[in-house]
Amino acid sequence: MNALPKTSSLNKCSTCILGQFCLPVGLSHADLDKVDALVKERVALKKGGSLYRHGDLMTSVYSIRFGTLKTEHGLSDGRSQVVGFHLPGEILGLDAIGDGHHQSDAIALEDSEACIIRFAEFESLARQIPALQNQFHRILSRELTQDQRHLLALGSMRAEERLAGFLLSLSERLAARGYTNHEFDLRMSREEIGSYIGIQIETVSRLLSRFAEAGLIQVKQRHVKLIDMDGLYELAGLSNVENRTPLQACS
Amino acid sequence: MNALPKTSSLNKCSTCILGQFCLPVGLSHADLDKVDALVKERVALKKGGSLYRHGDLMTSVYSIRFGTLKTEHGLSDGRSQVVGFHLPGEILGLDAIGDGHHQSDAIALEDSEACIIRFAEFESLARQIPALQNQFHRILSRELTQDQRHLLALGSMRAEERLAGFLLSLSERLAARGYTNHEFDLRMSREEIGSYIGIQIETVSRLLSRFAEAGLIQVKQRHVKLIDMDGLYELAGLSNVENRTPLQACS
DNA sequence: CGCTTTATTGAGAGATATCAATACTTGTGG
DNA sequence: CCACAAGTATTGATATCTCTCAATAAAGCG
Repeated sequence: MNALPKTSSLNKCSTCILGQFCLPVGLSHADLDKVDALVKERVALKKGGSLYRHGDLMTSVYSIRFGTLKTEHGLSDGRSQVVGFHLPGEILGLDAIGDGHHQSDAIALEDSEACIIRFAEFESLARQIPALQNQFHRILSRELTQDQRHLLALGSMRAEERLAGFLLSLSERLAARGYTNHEFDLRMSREEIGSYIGIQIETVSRLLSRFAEAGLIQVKQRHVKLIDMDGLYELAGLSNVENRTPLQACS
Repeated sequence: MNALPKTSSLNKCSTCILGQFCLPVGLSHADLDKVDALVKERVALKKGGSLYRHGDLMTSVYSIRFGTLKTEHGLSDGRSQVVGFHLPGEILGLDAIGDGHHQSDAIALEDSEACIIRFAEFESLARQIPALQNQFHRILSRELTQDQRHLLALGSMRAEERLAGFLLSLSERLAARGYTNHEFDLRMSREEIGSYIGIQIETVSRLLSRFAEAGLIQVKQRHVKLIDMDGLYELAGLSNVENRTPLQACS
C-alpha cells in the first residue's frame, strides 16, 4: 500500500487555509511565491497507507494537507508504540534530519494528503528567508515541547489523567483548526489511543465508560462528546483546583 | 543560586574538543572563526544552580562546556519530572524557540559551565553558513528522536527494562565522549533517575540491588560498574545488534 | 449475511507504589 | 576533628493500579 505521488498546481501554499499552522507564517507575498515554487508535489494516502517507514532514506519532510496520521516506533521484540497523532498543517518527518533516515512509521488513519517539502531545497530557501527559517525552528521546537509534555504524562500521571489529557489536547488541536472543540470523531482505535498514552486497550475502554458514567463525556463508538470540560481538566491535573475526588470504579 | 555570567577569550569553539557533538561540525576554518565571534560568553554554574527556569524569556540557547545538567518539567499540583540529563557538547534551551520562553528548568547536577549562544545572532549566522544551519537542524532532529525513544521506554517497557536502558544509554553517551563505558559515577540521585524513567525511588533502589545480585553490575553509592553488558542489553530489550548503537547510520 | 476486526466487561494476577523503619552519607558548626 | 542534623539510600510489608486472560457484544467489510 504505497504512496502515490501526484502534482497539483491548483493547491498552493498561498491559498491554503492551513498556513497559520504550517511553514508560511509571516511571509511576504513574494516569499510565499518562492515557497509555492518549492512545494509542488503532494502525496495521496489511503487509510492504512504509509507516508514513510522506519529506515527509509529521507529526502523530504511533509506537511499534512488533510487527514490524520499516526507515527509509530517499534521495538525489536515486536512491541511498538504510537508516539504521535498528526493533524492538518503539521510537519512530519522532522526526526529524520538527524541521520538522513526516517526513525518511525507514518501511517494514515484515514484517507489523507501531504505536501512534499524537498528538504535540501527547503534549507536553501530558509537561508534566503529569515521568517521562514525562524518559523521552521519554532515548529521543531514546539515539537520538542510537545514530546516532553507527553513524557511528563507517561512518567508521572495515572491512566485516568492521561486519557483525560489526551481527549482535551485533541479537542484543543481540533478547535485551533476551526472544528467544534466539544464534539468530534476519533480517527484512531482504542488500541492506538492506549499505545499512545501507555495503557492497555481494556483500560482505555473501561476508563471511557467510567468517564461517561460520571457525566464527563458521551461516547458512541468513535464519536466523542465532551460534556464537562472543567471536570476533565481537573481530572487531567491541568486546572488550578488542586484536589478532586477520583472517580469510583463501577461494575 | 544564580548563574554568574563571565567572558573568556581563551576558550574558543575552534579549540574545543567537544566540537564533534556541538554546533561546529564540518565547518571551515573561516566559518569556525565566525562561530567563535558569536559564542563569546559563558555561564558558570554551581551544583544546584539553574541555567534557566520555566517561563524565563529566551534570548539564548546554551552548549554545555563541562558538567552535567538535568531539565525538568513541573505539573501544577507539585509533581515534576526530569525529562533529560545533559552532557558536555549538548545544546540546551531548544524547546524555548517555539514561544520565546523556556519550557523547563535546567539545573546543574554538579559544578558546570555553558556557552551562551545568542539565538537571533545565531540564526543570522546560520543563514550564511549552510553547514552550520544543517548541523543545527540535525541537533534539533536528534533531540526529537531521543525524546521519542524515551517515550517508547516510558510507554511500553517495564521498570527493569527502563533502568537497564538508562544505564546503557548513559554508558554509550559517556563512551562517545571518551570516558570508559563500563564504569562511571552517576551525577544524579536515585530520585532523579526514578523521575526520569517514571518509577519510584524505592523501585530504582531495589532494581539496582537486583542487578547487582544477578552479577550484571556493581554499585557503590553513585559509582556504577557495568559487569555484564550483554546481559544488560538483553534486559533492556535491545539485544539485537542493530539497536545497540543509536549513533550508527541506519541501514 | 456471515466473517473478521474492534470494543466492552468481568475476574484474577502481577508489577509497582505506598507506607514505614533503618542505615548510610554529607555537610555544618562547635 | 568530632558530633549532630539533614538529606539520601536501602529494605520490608502491604496496598493498589493496571495488566492479562477470557467471554461476549457490536461494528465494519466483503
